[in-house]
Amino acid sequence: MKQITIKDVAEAAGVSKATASRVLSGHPATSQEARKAVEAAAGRLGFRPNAQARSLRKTRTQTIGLLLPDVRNPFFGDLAHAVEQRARSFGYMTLFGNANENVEQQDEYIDVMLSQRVDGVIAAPQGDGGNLDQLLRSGVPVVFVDRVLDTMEVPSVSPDNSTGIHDAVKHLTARGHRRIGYIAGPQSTSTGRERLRSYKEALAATGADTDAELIFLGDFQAASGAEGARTLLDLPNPPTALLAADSLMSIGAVGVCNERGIAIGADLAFVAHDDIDAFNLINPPLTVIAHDIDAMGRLAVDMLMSVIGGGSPASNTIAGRLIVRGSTPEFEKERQS
Amino acid sequence: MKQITIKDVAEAAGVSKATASRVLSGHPATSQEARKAVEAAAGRLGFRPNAQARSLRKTRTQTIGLLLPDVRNPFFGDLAHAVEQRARSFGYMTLFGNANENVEQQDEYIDVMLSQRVDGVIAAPQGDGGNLDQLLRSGVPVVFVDRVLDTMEVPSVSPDNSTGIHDAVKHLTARGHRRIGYIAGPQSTSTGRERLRSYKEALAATGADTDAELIFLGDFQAASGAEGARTLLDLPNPPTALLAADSLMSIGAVGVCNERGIAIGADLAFVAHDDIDAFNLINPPLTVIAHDIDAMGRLAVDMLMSVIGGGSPASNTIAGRLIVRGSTPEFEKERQS
DNA sequence: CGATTCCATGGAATCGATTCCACGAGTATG
DNA sequence: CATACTCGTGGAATCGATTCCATGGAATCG
Repeated sequence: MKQITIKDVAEAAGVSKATASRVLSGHPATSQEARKAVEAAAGRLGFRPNAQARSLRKTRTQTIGLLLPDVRNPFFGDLAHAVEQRARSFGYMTLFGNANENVEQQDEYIDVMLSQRVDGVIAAPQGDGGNLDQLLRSGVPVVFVDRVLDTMEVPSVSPDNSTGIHDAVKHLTARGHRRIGYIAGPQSTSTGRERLRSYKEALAATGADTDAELIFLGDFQAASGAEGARTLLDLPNPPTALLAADSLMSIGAVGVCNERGIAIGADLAFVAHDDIDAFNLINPPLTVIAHDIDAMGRLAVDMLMSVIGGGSPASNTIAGRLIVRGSTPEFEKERQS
Repeated sequence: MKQITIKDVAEAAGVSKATASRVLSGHPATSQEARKAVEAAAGRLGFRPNAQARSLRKTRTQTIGLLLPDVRNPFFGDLAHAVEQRARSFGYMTLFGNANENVEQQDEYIDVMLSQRVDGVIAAPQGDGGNLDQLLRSGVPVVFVDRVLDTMEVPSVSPDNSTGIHDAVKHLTARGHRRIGYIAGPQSTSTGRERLRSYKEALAATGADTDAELIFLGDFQAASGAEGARTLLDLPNPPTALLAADSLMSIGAVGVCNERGIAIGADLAFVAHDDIDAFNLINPPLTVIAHDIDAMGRLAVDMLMSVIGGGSPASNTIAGRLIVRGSTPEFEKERQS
């Protein structure tokens, strides 16, 4: 199957390659007839410009890279969707890289993206060093999303990891909870670290119990949420409320409660992160700390466009807010005695 | 920021561009010294070959396109992950295109993928005609996944849309259900059509009620699942069991039951499609019709590699099996009276 | 020992689109 | 009426890597 090139179009239209190119890329200096002839020929032949050749000559590829830890995580799925739609509206393609929560795969994708000469990268980075350094030193515009690296000065859009958690802890203590278990995210990510810090601060501020055993360190995956729930519920003096640092771990933790016949909203209060569709499944509905994921994605793209255009946008945080639902009722003191 | 090219590497190593290229692409006819010098220079300079230039000269891009209706659908999220990981193992990048359940966006992405000269495309197509025709006529290897188009002769890997549904209906009737509501997928997709047909066949085979009003046509999105549940439950003679054609519509439908205080597994039997993680949230656990999504993704990639290699693999179906859990208990006849 | 093969190598062509430059025709200006 | 200017156009250079082809030196064979 021979690909048709601009040369074929030019010949069919009876003009030169240069003129054909000018018509097809909307250059103003073209005559009415040339335009008509070339457009007709291109349509008739089904001409489709070779993006490789074009990108080689121009230095732009109209492509951005999006580097995420895992698309199967609903949070990142939604984020990917938001980024992709926004990028599309700017005429950019999105090249997804799924690091699979794995630094080596992340390095590999950074490599590919640099080779593909993407015009910019939006990344939720994990670890530091490796090819991440090279990416930043390469001069390719980069915006971090959801997670940041303290060691690197890069514009970012990240969730507010403080307000929501403070509000959640305040809410729980106001309802009589003193033992609030926390299923934390990995401490190798800024989001994991900040949320854990906020939880500790909030405990201190409200006077709730601060035993170290109330904290379980997970990895943002469902299995670790399940393990966390088991560990915390098996404590000699178990928590009466659980707070989980992301949606997948919440899914795992709720699954364990279901297995054990622990009724969320009655036997145990539960606060999750992220207000994802799937939480519709649970009854009573979950109290969550929600961030506007769509806004995060859009903002990340807008900032990247600004960087590509030579700007240096300031970093942003996306507000987190507590949405109180049925999973965090009043705690009945008498259960303890 | 000047990009370093193979010319720079060649000069630094004291050899010609041709030799440098040979060393870097592992051509056998290279001397020990040349190899050492070039590799050292490439490493020192941090050389990263320009993928555009390479693809232009070779005719291969080592990239496949993956065209899906919506990554936010857990089914397609899992599928995307499976495809991407498998493609990676063959040394291929995956270019995602999110059609957003929208034929125009699908057309746009087909356009981009053809321009990018992807080596092959894996697609879950919607509608027919449009650029889909052009894609197939272009000679680019294509494999359909999850959905097929009858009008087009293309290797595909699709779920078995019959066995699981027959088993589910048999299971429900055996437990005393005669009125089984069905929330169908869009009839513009083969999966939607086949599952509806299987449902009708199964009703006929088991002697369950076959009122047309027991069928609600949804669109594979959560909102339509909710609407379907409302419509069916509001019937004068409502179903005692619900069957939904995908996971998102199940999420929507279950949400409505929760709102209305209808206890799934007690007041209403429920069978969902796809055994996704998020279903852990619900208690009692859902009876589902499950397909091995990972296997589907892997197989699609393997078949595409075969087509790229000049083969013409036969189409495959992935078995669907009923996994019985707590959401489909015995139906208590006396409730009806 | 002369003829042939083999191998590493560099120069040049190549992939397909864009763009610089030069040119001629037509129009406006002094 | 001559000069300057604009405008559409085609030829040729260009982007960066790969690959064909020719070359010279070393190795092999009769």
